Amino acid sequence: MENKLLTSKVTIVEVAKKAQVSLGTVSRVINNDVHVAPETRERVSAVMQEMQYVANRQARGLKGMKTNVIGALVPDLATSYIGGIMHGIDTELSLHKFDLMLFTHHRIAIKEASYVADMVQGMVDGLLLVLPRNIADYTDTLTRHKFPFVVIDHQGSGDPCPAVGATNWQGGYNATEYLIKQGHKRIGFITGSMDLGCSQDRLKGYRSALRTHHIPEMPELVYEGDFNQPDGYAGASAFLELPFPPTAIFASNDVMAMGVMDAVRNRNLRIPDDISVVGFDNIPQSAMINPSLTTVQQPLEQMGRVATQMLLGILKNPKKDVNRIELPTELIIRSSTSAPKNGTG
Amino acid sequence: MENKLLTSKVTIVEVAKKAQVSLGTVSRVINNDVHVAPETRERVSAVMQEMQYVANRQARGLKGMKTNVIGALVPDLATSYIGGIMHGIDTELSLHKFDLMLFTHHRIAIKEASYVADMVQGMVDGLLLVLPRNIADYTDTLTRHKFPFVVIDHQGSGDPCPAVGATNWQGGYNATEYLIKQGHKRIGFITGSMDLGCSQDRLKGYRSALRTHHIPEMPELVYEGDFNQPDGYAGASAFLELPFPPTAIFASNDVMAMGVMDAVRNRNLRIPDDISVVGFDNIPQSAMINPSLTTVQQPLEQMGRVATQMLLGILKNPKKDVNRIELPTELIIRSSTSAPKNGTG
DNA sequence: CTGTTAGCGCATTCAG
DNA sequence: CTGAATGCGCTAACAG
Repeated sequence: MENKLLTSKVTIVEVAKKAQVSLGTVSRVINNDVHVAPETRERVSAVMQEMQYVANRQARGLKGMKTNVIGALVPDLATSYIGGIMHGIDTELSLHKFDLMLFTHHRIAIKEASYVADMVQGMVDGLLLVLPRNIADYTDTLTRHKFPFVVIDHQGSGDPCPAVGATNWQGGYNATEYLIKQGHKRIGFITGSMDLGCSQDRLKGYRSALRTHHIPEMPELVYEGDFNQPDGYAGASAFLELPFPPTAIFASNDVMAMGVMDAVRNRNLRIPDDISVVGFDNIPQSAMINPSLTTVQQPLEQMGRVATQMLLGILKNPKKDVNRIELPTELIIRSSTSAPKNGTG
Repeated sequence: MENKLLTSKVTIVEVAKKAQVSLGTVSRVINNDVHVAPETRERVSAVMQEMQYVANRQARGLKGMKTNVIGALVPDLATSYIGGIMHGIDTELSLHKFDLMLFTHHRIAIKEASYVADMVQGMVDGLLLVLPRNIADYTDTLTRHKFPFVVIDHQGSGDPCPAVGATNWQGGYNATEYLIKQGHKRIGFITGSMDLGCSQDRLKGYRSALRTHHIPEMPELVYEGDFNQPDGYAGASAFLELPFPPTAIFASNDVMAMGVMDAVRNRNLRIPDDISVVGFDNIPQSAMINPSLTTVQQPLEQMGRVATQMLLGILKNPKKDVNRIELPTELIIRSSTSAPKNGTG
């Protein structure tokens, strides 16, 4: 009653009537059933076209069919980091005529463990978990309910599950090693949120590189950040207060690296002459700022695409259990890094 | 058959059975119908809780009810511009327990005029059109189908329809006037995509300010861009080739302003001493770059929120036809602008 | 106040 | 190859 405003619906029945067939037949041509005379199929198709018939997805979903919608659970939408991943997801989805339903963490992380699966009841065929924080909450329920899902960018510390991530460890290692090879010996590191696997891995990569090159790790040269610009600023400021400040600072993401740059400049130090700065992510802005930022590129869009492909694959063939895929990161060398020019290094 | 993997469904019937009532009663407590004995309601609620019952939205939707999902049609997801708007939408939506379905232009802009309405058939209660290009295509059909929608950031040149935008004209005017008052007389302007209402309005604002202050408009000082960084670079380069180059450049968005800055620097000119630069949007990076960018802030998140509120309002009360709302832009003065220091101005 | 019933639009047997 | 009948889970109208 209240929805006189819904689009005037042309149902399978009306098509059937107009095409002089039963609704069963119409259903068959819709679903490309073989058992339809070519001539009949032709006629029905024509009528569907003419009447602008569109299948009602609710009804179809009710029958336990696929909805052709997949859900994505993301932390937020404000960062270009998520944007990159989403773009990949969207691209791949549209290739396969799937639609996207978006959920943000803040709404559901409340406490209900099984809420995800429930909420998603019949609404979506599968779920893409982007950068989940308390991953076990979801994966347990999801696995138990046998609900198809793929995790993006989270190194599961729990049970193995379908996931795609990036080689964060390698990225951290490579960037650090690059700095070392440039001649840096005191390298400050600003972490991301340590509850995220990727943050931990980047830190581990940093440490490994140090170890490999026989550089002792200084606790005062590791600052715990939270991926936000102020953390970068604060971390760099702390480093620069040190009796022996680092000659290079490696921030766990580009946004924090921007904060680092600010802090460095505010002390009238030059980049890279006095301090080299490295970021992580390769967000578009890192190429645009001055000096342009040396950083570790994450294949964000590709991660989105690959994860989507995996999920679609699982949907098609639930038995074949795929596992974790790691996409390579790549060190992008720009102009925020150089050999240390002052003797302190 | 293929979906043994769907979450094990506990239906209204099972709850009814366990609670020793009819399914009708269960439906009533779900929908907060008054005609239920408190004691009964209690018991049924308990059982629902215990069984982790969750309403099947498909079935509910089938009955022509609200789905509690609204759709957003966006051009893409990669820009922080869209991110800002989406954030507002999402925030407001979650306040009202609505979910979000996301569609991107590229998938549907193809050609089918009524595809939007059709696709959306029963899937969503309403539609948010973010920055639509060929707006008439949608609004016509949508209006004809009486499908609730709100347009975000598009000054309709066609029929009036519910919309929220920003005061682009005013923003263009204010920024230009600010430059004029700083002493600039030759001000280059780089437009956005001219098929977008906001781009046209910004240009008009620029022109009006010029006219108000009796500065003749030079055709060679208006460069048509497309909101991408290379356009800013190209536009600025063109300006700087001029016999009498401008002393200030106003780009229709921040991203192009970054391009402008690059071009200026590449000619060894200083910002703002030689050339002042102004952008539009106030994306996060504009505060982070060096020099920080003077720009016109758009209330992106608020636009998302207000539009969502409007849509939800329309959903509740279809008759009251709301109209266009314009949210104010604001000039943010930073360090990329100053009075012209060279005599050429 | 509560139980019963009729569809919503569609896929899917089962008969022809 | 096609038509008729059944039910997915739920709401709403109708009887008690």
